Amino acid sequence: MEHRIESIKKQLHAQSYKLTPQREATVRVLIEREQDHLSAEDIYLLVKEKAPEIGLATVYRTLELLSELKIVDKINFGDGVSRYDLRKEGAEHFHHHLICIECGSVEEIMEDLLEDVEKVIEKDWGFQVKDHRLTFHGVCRQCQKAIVKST
Amino acid sequence: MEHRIESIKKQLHAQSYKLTPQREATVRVLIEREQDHLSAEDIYLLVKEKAPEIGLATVYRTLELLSELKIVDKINFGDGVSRYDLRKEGAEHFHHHLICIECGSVEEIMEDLLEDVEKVIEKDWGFQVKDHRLTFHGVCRQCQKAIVKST
DNA sequence: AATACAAACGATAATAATATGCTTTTTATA
DNA sequence: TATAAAAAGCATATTATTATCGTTTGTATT
Repeated sequence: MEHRIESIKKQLHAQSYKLTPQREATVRVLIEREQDHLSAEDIYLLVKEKAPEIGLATVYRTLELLSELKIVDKINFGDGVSRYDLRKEGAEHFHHHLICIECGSVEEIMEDLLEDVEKVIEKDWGFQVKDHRLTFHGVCRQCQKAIVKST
Repeated sequence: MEHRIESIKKQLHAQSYKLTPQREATVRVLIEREQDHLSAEDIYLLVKEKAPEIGLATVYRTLELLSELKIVDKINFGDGVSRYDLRKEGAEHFHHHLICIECGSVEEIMEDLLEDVEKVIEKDWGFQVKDHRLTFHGVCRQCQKAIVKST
């Protein structure tokens, strides 16, 4: 944890931004809840527990900044709110998501499954890939079981 | 064109929805501008040319309905507005997009490049894939040339 | 330590996209 | 054609996000 905070601090300093207490509190929430896909509002409420005086605008500004620096990825699952997802340290690409259409759960996949596909894109379309977004919609393991049982 | 309208009409009727004149006008715009990725507002303005009395709420409701029936796909490129993209007839999966980070152009890829990846997901994660969203961010052919020239 | 300056903050107003409630109109069917 | 249900239209509410503004904080310099 402390190590990651340090690392993020360095990334900010490299662009001459500071890791203020508010920003640090926000980053801590993101690290603690790394598995989740929190909205700005969610994050705001959680940060408030640590730093009650923080304002919503600051959280938005911080997330925007972290997003620009590619420390977090801003994602959209189509429910009208942006969600923020911490990048793995040193990860070059955005990770993938499995969204269950039954229960709404979101699972993360860290492996990069797209290497071959990206080669095809570069070769056949002449498109130089910098990043990607990949989401699968379907039925998770648990819901598959539940469906079998209920029928 | 007429054939596709007919086909969509059938799909609506199958779920006991009607193809009203407003809905038809909306669908016609979507067919005509199939290559584009129009926002609800864009669509509203275009439909108004055909059917000036239509209301914005109706367009939203129609798009929502078409989206539920998988006739259109609602996509989000991260610019704060939802965009609507007609599915190819009989297409099981959503097509892919190449977004250029230089010029903002959006290119569509109809081929399904994810068959192998989906097999891995089903096998290794036990996740039953129903659909996917895949977007690549990078530099398109034109912008690559432009960059080379300018340096 | 006092001063000056810029960065960042918190509260709140503004904006924009989308959703909703209510009334009227249209449509399919008897 | 009468009728009931579905959908449209309009106005307005809601919600997420962004912008504004006056204040505070931290840092550098004297």
